[in-house]
Amino acid sequence: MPQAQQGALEPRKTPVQARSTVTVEAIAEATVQVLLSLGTDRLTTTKVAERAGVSVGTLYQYFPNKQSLLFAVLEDHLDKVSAAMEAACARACHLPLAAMVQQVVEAFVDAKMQRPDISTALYRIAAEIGGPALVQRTGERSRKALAAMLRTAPDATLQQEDFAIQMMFAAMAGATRSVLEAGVSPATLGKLRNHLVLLCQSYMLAIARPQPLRSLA
Amino acid sequence: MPQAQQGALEPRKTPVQARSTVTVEAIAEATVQVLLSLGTDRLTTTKVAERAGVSVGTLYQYFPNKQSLLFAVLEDHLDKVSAAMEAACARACHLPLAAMVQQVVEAFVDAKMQRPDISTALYRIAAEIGGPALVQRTGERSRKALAAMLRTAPDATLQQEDFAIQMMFAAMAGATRSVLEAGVSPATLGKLRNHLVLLCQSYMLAIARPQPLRSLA
Amino acid sequence: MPQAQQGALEPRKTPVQARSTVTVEAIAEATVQVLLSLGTDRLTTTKVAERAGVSVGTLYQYFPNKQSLLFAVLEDHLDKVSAAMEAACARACHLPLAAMVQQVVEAFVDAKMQRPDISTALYRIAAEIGGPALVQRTGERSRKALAAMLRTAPDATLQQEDFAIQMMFAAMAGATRSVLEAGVSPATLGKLRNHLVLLCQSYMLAIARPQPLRSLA
Amino acid sequence: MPQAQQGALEPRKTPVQARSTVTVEAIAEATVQVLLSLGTDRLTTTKVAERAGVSVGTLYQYFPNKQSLLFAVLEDHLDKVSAAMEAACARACHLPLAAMVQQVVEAFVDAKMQRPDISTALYRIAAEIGGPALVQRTGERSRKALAAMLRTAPDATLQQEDFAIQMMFAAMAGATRSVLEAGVSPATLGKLRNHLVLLCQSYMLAIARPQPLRSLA
DNA sequence: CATGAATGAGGTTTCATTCAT
DNA sequence: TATGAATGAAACCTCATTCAT
Repeated sequence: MPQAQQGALEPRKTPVQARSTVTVEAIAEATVQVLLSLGTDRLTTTKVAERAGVSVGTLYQYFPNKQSLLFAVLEDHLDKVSAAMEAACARACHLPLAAMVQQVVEAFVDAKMQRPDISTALYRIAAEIGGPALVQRTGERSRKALAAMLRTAPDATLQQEDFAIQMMFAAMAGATRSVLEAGVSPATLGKLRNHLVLLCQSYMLAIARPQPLRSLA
Repeated sequence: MPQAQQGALEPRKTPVQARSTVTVEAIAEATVQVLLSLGTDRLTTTKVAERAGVSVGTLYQYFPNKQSLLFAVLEDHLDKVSAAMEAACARACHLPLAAMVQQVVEAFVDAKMQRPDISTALYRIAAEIGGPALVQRTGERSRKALAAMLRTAPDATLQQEDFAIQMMFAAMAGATRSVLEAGVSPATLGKLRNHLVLLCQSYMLAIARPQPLRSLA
Repeated sequence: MPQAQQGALEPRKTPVQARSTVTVEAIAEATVQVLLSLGTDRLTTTKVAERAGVSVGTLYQYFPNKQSLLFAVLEDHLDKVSAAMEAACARACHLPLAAMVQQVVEAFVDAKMQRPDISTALYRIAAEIGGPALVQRTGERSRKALAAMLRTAPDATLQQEDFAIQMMFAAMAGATRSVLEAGVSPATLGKLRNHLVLLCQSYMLAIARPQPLRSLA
Repeated sequence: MPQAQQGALEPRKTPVQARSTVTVEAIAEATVQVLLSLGTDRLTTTKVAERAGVSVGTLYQYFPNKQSLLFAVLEDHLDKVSAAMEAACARACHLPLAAMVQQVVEAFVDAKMQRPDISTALYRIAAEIGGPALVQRTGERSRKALAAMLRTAPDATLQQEDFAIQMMFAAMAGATRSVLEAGVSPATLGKLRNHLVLLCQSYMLAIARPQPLRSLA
């Protein structure tokens, strides 16, 4: 993707007809497939189009450039995860802190594991193009939902709330990523879920109650 | 980097002479510079050579291909981090668990922050060139050192030790990455350090003592 | 326009209905607009159709290919200029030579300046799509009219008539083009008219009367 | 050449070694060849490189893009013509006006006819890219030289000098172009030279002596 | 050993044209 | 008849890598 970098990232044409929608989805799915089977640098627009069963020209009618294609796939995935997080936050309002955290962490892990292949594939491209920026931006949604939920906790008040949330989110995402990149076995997956819940709960409770755990203040 | 992928990753010639070492280091440093200023896809061997003040030909005398160049830089960085972790683990043996964790986490964060530019640059390439594999492999060193250290803790015994360590390591690395990619301010950095210590301590203590924190067992 | 070149240049369908005529004219006008705003190489059939308010398909119903579209616009313009020249020639018959030349030159300049935008736009495409050939062919009409007129001049007989006419025509067209491409200001325009008249008159009179002006015969 | 338009037009690398110079000249010559045999729109960088006996990569080492290639050839040609004009102007200083004009016009025609193929080929591209602008800019050189020369004429003073010179230049260039595009025969060529001299002389003398030739003042 | 000109496969993207609706 | 989605050949240009000097 040597030449892109500054191009528009927005889809060129919003598909309104049923046929078009199918085409766009086929292209997005093909992108993930190619990403997984060949890796980021060997992904070419031609190969994606082939795999999607359309011509390159068609691909370029919906995506102005290669970058926007990757971007769209990434955005879609992040949106789904964000939505799952928001739903979990809404459900968990007014529960005790530990229960809240459990709901949210499990929702996150489950959303990621819905399509572990996509998750893995996207880690490969997230670093490029608008990657980190988009991740930040989408993460913001989740963090807002988390904050709103946490303020309804009956049993605890957080200190340095904003940063703590960012921290928990980063730890959750980072740990999940690490496990996914190592290659998931269904067994590991269950453990990840449980431990991640534990990890986030401990951290949140530690923050909530100002009990100094650190030996060196 | 569409053509590499299968090439030898080992440096073509081990630099024994002083001159060569200087050259190799200049190339490695130039790689980081170019990575930071231009990004992954606009990094070319010619640009790296130019920035290093040598010709492309010379670059290819020390690195068999572009991939090996990136690989070497990544490996070097990971080695430094691993070494810092091992040293911290050695230093912290026999301390109470909380102190251990603090030592180790701070060592990790400090090692990463020694050259935040390199850390950031490398996140960009880690996904390519066998990145995750190398990260796993290098991480193994750290995890072994962690395990050895943790077994000397006077005040606690870990359950599911292996997985717990992997978990903590992943959370630590993931959170740090997240913060670095968001763009570090010195202020945030201090907070990151403190909170990461807290997060890892809470988790470890939770694992160590079989106190059920989870609301739904 | 790499693929055309050999295609039929005639409009695919002669517009007899009022609607069609309107459409064809809209397309022709749009062609000029796009030519002016985007330049030759960024003119695409799709853009022309868009600007004309029709679909590409419709455009292709009236013009068999891109070349014929440009060709038609060019031909139309040249026809208008030729017609203006012929009219002027008819009007100026039997006048003195200087007056003849004045009529004709002014008619030419005025015809060109009727739509300076079109003139300018067409210079850009004339070189492609059989341009020069068409220009020659259309010019022939003007040259014939000029010859017929000149033979009615009461006060002079031309030597090497054919070539002289070609010369005058070329000088007239060339000078006008040069001024148009430099960007016309209304002030310059007036000067151009006057000087061009003078230039052509002097030349014609010099040819007509065998007074040797050249120092080296 | 759909994508260029804004790119740098300067050669990418100035050839210093003998070998490189040969290469650059071969590419320039090949450009003219291809331009003549295939026309503007079927000229591709690949074909030029092939004809020059080098690879596309090599071509792009000396010319940053297709446009700059065409630009360079055009500029080179215009420079040669300008130089010939300047030399003629220098030679003709202090001669009578008619002799001056003869010298200059013949120098121009001869310069153009040195390589009529190049002249013809370039008319095809002059309209694109920086064409008209470059022509203006280079023409400026000639016009300055003409002005300096004309002021040394012992037998005449010009009125509206600047515009008159532009006019003569435009007529000269335009007429030559017209003849070249019609296809030159050696016979026509001689006639063109003589008539163009006559045309320019008559015009200049008409300007110089305020004798009103126009019937309608 | 170092240099950097040359190579050329291959990637991205455009756009004239068609044809099912 | 009009539409505009789809096509795919082909253009431009890059850049990892080599090798003669």
